[in-house]
Amino acid sequence: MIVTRIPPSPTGHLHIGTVRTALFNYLFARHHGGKFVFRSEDTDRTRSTKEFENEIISGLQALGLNWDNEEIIRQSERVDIYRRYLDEGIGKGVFYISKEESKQNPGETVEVVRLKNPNKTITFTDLIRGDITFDTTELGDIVVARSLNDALYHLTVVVDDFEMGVTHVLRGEDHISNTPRQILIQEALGFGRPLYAHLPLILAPDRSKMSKRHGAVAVSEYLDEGFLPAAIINYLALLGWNPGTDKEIFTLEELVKDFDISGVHKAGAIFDRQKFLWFNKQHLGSLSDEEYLKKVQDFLPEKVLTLPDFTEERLLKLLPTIKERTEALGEISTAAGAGEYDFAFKDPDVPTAMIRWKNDASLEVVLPRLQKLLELLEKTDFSSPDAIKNSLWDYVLSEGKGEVLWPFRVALTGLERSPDPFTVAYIIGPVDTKRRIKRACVKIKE
RNA sequence: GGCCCCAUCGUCUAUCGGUUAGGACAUCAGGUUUUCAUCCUGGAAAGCGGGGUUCGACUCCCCGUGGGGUCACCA
Repeated sequence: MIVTRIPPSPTGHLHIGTVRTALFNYLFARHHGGKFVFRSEDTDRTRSTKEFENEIISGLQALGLNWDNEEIIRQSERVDIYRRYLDEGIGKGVFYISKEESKQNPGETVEVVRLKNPNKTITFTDLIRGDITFDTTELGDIVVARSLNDALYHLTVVVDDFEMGVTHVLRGEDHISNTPRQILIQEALGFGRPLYAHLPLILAPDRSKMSKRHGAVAVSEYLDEGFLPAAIINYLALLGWNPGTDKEIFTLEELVKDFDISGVHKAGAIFDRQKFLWFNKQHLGSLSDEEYLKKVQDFLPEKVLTLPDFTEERLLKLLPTIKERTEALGEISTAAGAGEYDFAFKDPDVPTAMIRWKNDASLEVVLPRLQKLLELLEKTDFSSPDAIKNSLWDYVLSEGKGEVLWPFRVALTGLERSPDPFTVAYIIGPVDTKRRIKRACVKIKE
């Protein structure tokens, strides 16, 4: 049975790279019907916090990457276990206690535990890169514990993976050089060796490892910006993995079904926000109206909600318009905040000069056209933008599209750029449509 | 610097010895119902260099070059 794991260290926010590693471990385990385990690597008491651990746990769960262990495994709660292996190793002579000056607290003498390095060549097979060989001589006698009750990373990882029956270690490429050290410890303790697969790194635009200085790396930041969990999962999966087909939009379930480690790349991949946004828009597009409405409501600023003609019915009608203009939900806050959607909920303040179509010689020629529209609108079916268009279209064509449509649209929105007048008329309904046109007419006469 | 990993359009990638080197994002041009957005159509855009191996290399090997990772009593 295949067992994979995600062992984050709760010393920072949930990093996008952690999610990618978790995702691949999850996909690999699920695809093969195996187990996926979560483990909190909080041996560094000074840097680890409960808050970060909670954020990482809830973040991973929010993305749908659920693990099989019911209780959270914490290394801080396993000191007795590490102690046992430390004693055992010392007993066998593969570890030894070394009295030396503390590097943590200079001046103080401590008894650290070191591994007796056999100084050999180690070759391990990486599922993605093939055989990798290291000469461990240069590693020296690795410190495996600060003291018998204070085991360090390499020891805890090896012991935990062994105890948890981890069969496959999929982790970032930055761990390649840690592998020979961990193998040395495994061999010293007589453990078997799991299979390794080192994933390509997620890179910043300058091709270096993605980090805070390159912008957002915390998943929470992307969630706050209005990226959907499904889009995050989808984009991250395709950064460094390819299904072998042209298919790009995947749900987590589909990824589980199609995932194959042989499709994982060797080279690092640059995180491209543009493409990420595109993925997000695709997933946004597959949301139902009800789901999308809920999301929109989360991002709409208060000042829009309190506009005089605001109703949920109108918001519902405005949804398709918002949808086609939004890649990340946060843009809704920005756009709505800038008044781009005010036309749906309040009469606009129309700048008189804007009403004139660029091809028209004067403002006055617009007046009869708007009056004609008013007349046609009396017997117009407002049940859809298309219905409105159909009832006006003959007239529009006879008079000239821009000649009618531009003033029509400006009368309804007061905006240089906006959705088309049929859509706007549909959203605001017959009463407001006619009122706004009349108001424009009044302005022209002034 | 030592050690290790990597190398196809600007970016993500397909190709697993024989292709007009394909797709997607971005970009450019044109089109659709006026503006914006959407959508549609089309275009431009790539095998790091040098040696081999082979009838034939983007593909296999070697050497360069370039990029990256890592060198803790952090994980």
